[in-house]
Amino acid sequence: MSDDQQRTSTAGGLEDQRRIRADKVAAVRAAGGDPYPDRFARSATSADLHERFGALEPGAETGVVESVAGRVMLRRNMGKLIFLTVQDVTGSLQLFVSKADLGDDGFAAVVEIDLGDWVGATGEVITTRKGELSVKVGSVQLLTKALRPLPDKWRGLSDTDTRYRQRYVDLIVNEEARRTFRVRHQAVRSLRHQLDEEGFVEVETPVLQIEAGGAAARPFVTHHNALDQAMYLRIALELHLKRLVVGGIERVYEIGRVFRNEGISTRHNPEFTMVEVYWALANYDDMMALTERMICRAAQDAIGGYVVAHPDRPGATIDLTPAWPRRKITELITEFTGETVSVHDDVATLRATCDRLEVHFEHWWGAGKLVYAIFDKKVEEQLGHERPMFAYEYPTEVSPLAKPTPGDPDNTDRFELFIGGKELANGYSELNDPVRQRQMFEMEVAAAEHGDIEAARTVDEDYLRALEFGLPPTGGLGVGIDRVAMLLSGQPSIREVILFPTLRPESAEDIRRLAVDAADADDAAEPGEHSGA
RNA sequence: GCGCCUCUAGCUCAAUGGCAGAGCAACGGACUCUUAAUCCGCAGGUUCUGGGUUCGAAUCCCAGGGGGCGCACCA
Repeated sequence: MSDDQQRTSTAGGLEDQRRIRADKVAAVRAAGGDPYPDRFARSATSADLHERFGALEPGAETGVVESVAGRVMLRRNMGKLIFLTVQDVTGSLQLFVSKADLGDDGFAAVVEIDLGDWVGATGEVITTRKGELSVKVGSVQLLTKALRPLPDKWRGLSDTDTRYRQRYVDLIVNEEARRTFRVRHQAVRSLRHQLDEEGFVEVETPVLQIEAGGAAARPFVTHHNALDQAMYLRIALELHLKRLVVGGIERVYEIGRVFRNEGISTRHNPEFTMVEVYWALANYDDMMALTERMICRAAQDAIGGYVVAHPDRPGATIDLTPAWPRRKITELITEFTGETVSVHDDVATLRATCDRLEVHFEHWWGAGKLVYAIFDKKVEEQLGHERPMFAYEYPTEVSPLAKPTPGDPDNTDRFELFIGGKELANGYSELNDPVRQRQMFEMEVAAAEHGDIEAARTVDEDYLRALEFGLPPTGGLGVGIDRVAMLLSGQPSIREVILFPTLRPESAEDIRRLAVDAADADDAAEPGEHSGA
């Protein structure tokens, strides 16, 4: 490519910095060393040492020798003395490097260390005259050479595109990013512990499915070559987990990735993580209580309290202290819109209400979809800003897998949980009447034929067969893990709690553009034997 | 899909139609107690891409691309 010839010199630029670092790799090899050694016997982490020796007086000498390792984040050269700040997974620690201790050769090797390199060091644990806990280095070893420079040591990396595409760099330099994913991990672990303690069994069900059911969403489509079969990535966990309750696993859950072929926003990623829980002999009332237990414990375990920052309202907080209020959706519609509605109203009346409220509707919608549309567009975003809110009694028409409310077949025993205007959970008493379930599936197929692109296009015959063997009374629940992580970490965007969010692809050519290849390293090791490109 | 905003050195940001700059990082040097070390010096640019307007464009206009936010979509 002629690009190389046209490109002007970049001394001090990225290309130059990487060439200089590649030269150092070659120099280490030329001296018989290994810039990428096999392992390092670390005896203590940064946190270990801060915990054991955090209270020492300035100028203390402990006589304790430890081996530490980490990435070099800061360097302060003082002539014959060098301070390195190294970061490991537990925190940061200072290395005190003296030419008098290391000798000329050892000290010269430390001079070659760059920001971003991984190093291992062994020496006495001391504090400096200013009182900083340090390892007074007796020997130091390069563990991995970094060829690319780190972002600004003080300002870090703030460009969101780069932060998401190069999450590894974000995690190196941004403590906030590390904290967010620690909170997420603790929340997930907590949910799992709570369910395990209550006797729930964790399972894994298929991601690749012949028909994607259990929610209203457009699936991703793929193809299995050997079976010559179109397959779909799952949009929910529900139908397989209820099959397992039929099989006698009375308390079952799965934490899993689901995929929906929809738009991307601060609250939506095409692949996201749900936990779904099914509990035989329980109903939606029990599931609301379980939801509360799970999220409250996650808050305690992840952030140590019930008060969280409101993600979208600076300065405001949300109090998760139980018990959370429970309200019927029709009551909430009246409270927030002033309109009185019911699924028992005729369609014309409800359409007129939608018109007054400027809620869009389609001609094939029945009373249930119209009521739900009003709730969805006008009420949901206003719920849960001070305390979480359970909304319940959802129309049957929008709840094809939920059990009808006793004495009111047009409504179901279903609830959703709202916190900060966002839906975090959805649950119900499960529909276990196979005849009625078949009717609901057939209505969905009809809706699909009317043009509802998210309705199931086929009847899931195997699921109906399972129901015919008898699904006991069962309560079900789905919780959006990403949104729980957003809530507990205080992050306003789902991309901040997903390590590698979905983005448009980056050109591989751009990434590779300045890659250091073997020829560069050879040139550096044996200058003069190659003519250069 | 639509609207608004945004893209300048490896990173963080200036330059509002008139010489493309700073800090950090890099490079050369001084320094045995620093804490974003300090000090001296030096270098680094496809101003996202392609057109256009203009004596002159990072800046204005058009088209395209990346990103952000909002809307739409999202039981």
